[in-house]
Amino acid sequence: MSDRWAVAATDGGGALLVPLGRDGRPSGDVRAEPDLVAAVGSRPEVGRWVWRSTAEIYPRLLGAGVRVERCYDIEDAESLLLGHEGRHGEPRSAAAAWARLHDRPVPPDPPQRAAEPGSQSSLFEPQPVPVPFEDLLEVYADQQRRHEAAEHPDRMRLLTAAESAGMLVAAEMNGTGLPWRADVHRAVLDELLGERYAGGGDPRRMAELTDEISAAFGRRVRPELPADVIRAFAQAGIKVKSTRRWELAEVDHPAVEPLIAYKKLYRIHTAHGWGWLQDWVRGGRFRPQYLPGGTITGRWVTNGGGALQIPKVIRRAVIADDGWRLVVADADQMEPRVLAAISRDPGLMEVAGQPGDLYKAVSDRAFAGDRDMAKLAVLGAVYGQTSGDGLKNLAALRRRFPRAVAYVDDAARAGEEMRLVRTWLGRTCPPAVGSGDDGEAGIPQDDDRPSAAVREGEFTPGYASTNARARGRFTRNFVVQGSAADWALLMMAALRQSLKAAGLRAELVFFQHDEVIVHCPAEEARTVAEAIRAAGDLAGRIAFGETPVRFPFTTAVVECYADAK
DNA sequence: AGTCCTCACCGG
DNA sequence: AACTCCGGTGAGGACT
Repeated sequence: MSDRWAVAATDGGGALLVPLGRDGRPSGDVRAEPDLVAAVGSRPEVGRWVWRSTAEIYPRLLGAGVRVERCYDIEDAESLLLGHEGRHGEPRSAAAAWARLHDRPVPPDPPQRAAEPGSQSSLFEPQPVPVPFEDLLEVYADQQRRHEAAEHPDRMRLLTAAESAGMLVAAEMNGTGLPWRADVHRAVLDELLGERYAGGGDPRRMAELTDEISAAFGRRVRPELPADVIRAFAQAGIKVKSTRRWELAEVDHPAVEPLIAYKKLYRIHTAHGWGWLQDWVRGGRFRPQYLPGGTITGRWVTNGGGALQIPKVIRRAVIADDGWRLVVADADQMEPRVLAAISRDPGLMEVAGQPGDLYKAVSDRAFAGDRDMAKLAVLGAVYGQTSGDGLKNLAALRRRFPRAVAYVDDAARAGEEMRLVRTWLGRTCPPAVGSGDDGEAGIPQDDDRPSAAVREGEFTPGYASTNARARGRFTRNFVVQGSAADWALLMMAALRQSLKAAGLRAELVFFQHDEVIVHCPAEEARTVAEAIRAAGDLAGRIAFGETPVRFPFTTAVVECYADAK
């Protein structure tokens, strides 16, 4: 009996299946069965299902009430392995992987489809490039070999397994949905924005603010158009470079206050207003389409719905069902803790192994008890702050925590020199490639055009180019944020397993970088909170091995999300 | 009509 | 005091 099976869907709802041996190759005959759901559902003893794409197959199983224990997503693994091998741009489909194995022409990946609001299908799935089952099995076996060639094979196996688990979590959360009270949301909108007029246009409160702004300028101004606002200020004799809130706040003019108020409402109106509610909330649930590993650092994104940017005021609409609760858990200072674990800086590990406020402990050691300064210094080190007080604080940080600062400095230098940079588990940041517009989004490129800073005369001769330094900031942050995403992925996988093993009715309903929400009957809340704490600990041990660093959570048991903080 | 870009905000 | 790192979102406007 094998505990690992490969499966592929066939036309008409059927399936091809085969047990796999330890070497990743089939250990029995391929069998064809007429019903995919029955084929998987009748084999609960299978420990891990190997398939081309979770997005393709798992929503169908979930729809029929079949959950699986673990899986291995071949195309997701292909993407991670290609990255690790420094081949980020190559097509990641299983068909492409097979073609590369056989020196055949490699088919390009299809473009991704746009999100369909409220869709029950979990992950947005590009049109698959068809691949025969035998070819798929060959690709899988070869991927096992490629794991062995990784810089740290054990970590690389952990990474692909964890992200596959993330795919399961994402699909299941999409099926479950985040409890969302449309009536409460509408009440919030009415209260903040005012009623809508039958004829369309801005709601009442926004229209009133537009009138106030126009009165202050003495002419009609459209506050949602930055160019119009800048013009209006210029006519009033005030030069502003932009209409960003922090810049306007410095200006002494009667239009400033209503302008800032308008911006806040405009944002809610356009991004989380009545239209959003109409599009994204069905049957009391909000179903964002999560995509694990959707960013270069491994953080998740959602495709539509803006689930990772829900404004605080709108969180009032997230309310548990009757008799149920939301367990909202936030990892405490995840980034400096992760930096301690990956750099093995003795001082920072000691600080991150103590209970209590990490920034306070850092400030006691290096900043004479000034917590704000300590926090700024730590974040500056992680974000690559290059000016102001940050530099002075960074020097103090370097004296007390030399290995931690050296770790991010090394990552920055590697980025500037176009070398590959990896997270702890082996997710790899691409070096900037090419010179046109075909590079990875977010990676500063070297190109022939001078950057804005260069044109403005800020270029520093004798030092790395502006773009190289931008890459350095990127990779400096990448090793910390990405390793934090590694940890979070393992934490979610562990939590999913333990909730299931405990036989609870609790369900994971939300995940946002360092925060998780579980929806559960009130009487399960204490057990769930403990499960979250244990999952964080376990993830720390699995990811980083023996380390004194702890990963505690701040946990709240609430009926309404807005009450969690 | 569709695509791409900028702006400014939201969240971590 | 300044707006550093990672993203998504819509509106408006310039362009093809």
